[in-house]
Amino acid sequence: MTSSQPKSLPRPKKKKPKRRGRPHRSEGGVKARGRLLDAAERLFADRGFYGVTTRQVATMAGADDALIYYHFKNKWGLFNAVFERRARVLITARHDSLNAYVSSSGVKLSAHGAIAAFINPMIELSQNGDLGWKSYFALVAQIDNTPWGGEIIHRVFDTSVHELIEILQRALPGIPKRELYWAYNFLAGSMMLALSETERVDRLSDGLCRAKDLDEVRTRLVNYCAGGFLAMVTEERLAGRA
Amino acid sequence: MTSSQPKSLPRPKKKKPKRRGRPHRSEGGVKARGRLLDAAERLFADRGFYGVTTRQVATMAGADDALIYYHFKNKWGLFNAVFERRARVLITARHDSLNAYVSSSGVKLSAHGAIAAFINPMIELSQNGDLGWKSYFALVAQIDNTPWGGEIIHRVFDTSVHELIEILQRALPGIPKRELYWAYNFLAGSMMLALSETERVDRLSDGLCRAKDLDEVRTRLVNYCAGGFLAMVTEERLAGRA
DNA sequence: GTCTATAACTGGATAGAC
DNA sequence: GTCTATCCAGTTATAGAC
Repeated sequence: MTSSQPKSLPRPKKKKPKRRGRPHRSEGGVKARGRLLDAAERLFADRGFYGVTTRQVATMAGADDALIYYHFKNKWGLFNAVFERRARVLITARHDSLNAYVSSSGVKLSAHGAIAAFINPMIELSQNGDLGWKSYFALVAQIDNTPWGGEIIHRVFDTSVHELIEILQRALPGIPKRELYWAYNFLAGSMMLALSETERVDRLSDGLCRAKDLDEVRTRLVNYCAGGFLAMVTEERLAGRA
Repeated sequence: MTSSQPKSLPRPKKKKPKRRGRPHRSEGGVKARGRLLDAAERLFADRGFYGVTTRQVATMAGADDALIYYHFKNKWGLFNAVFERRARVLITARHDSLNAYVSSSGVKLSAHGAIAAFINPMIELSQNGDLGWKSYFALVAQIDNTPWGGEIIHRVFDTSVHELIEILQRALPGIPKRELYWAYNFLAGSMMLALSETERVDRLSDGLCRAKDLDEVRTRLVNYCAGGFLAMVTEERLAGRA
């Protein structure tokens, strides 16, 4: 719009030679593309999409800025790539865990068992997977509480959630599906806050609880959520009696 | 660092006269400061701190950019002012609600009642307060799931949460305090996701549930959370028996 | 208290050499 | 696939007129 300036000025001066060092071909066998994803994952988890610049990502990755645009087209492309990279692994792990639970328990399914089978793979990945998983969960938690995040969460995770809902419906046959969706939504809020390992609970409890102790979290979270689901069954039975 | 360029170029050209119109003295009786807070609240809720520019805030407020720096010192000052403005009201409403519950129910306190007294004021404000409350809750939900948000949430809300914990401890005398902190943390995750009115559950349930229907949310959320707390009591009793 | 103007710098993105 | 050099719109923030 305000393009009233001369297009081609005759280059004012010589620039300084910038950084001189070995070209970061591949570092520890990992290529620039992977390093960029790792760096972006960490930074996006810390400060969100808008709080991170492509230059910060490139710097942390020890790669050149321009490589982001070569590999991922633009900043959103990078973000989506980060988001989807681990989703496959997580969804597969969940699917296997739910299947194993169903076939092991035969006909007598419980809400507690189904919820444990759904949540445990995430805890497991956070505890025993590479460190990137912690950033990843923090990122998902952050995006999940965003008005614009619904789109990408829906696209990536909802089919996986429906597997849980199916099993819960068999475990709690009296309860309408919409009650299960509501309860799942509450579960999702608790689960993502717990997995993000925000140290809210540490400060609140003055150190009595430590958010990073996932062994403490696992049993409590599953118990709490199962109790929540069962409370909705009770409520449904009471309402149905009227 | 790269300040090797000439310091004072001789101003290239005349600038265009920008916007010409009535000076937005006060609009509907509200002064610029308040309009800036309202606009910032909405925009920060939509896109987070880094996703919003001071210019966007000023434009939406119909005020001048420079007023932000006059009234709030800088962008973070604006953010904190937004965050703290409604906190007083909310904390007072909660305090009154909890007190009313305790004095009305005499000695027989219940987890269900305490949780309802804690959550209801927020639902009430979201339904019957001015529209800014919806933005505000969406903003708090977003900040709560952020690594850097713990600081401000702690400063603003934790004393209020301790009031709830006190009552819960009287309602559930058998349960150690740290279990209450864990359970509250799960409650907080569900509550903030519900109040942010993200339409996650709408898509997941294909329209069966509507996040914006807070009448549906209120009873279910309270039931669910109360069920979760009671499940932790049960678990505690079982563990104590070993 | 509000507006104009501008300083000083950073943002995402691209062209083209190697 | 990777790096250099650059574009330029847009960023926070300030000085000073009104």
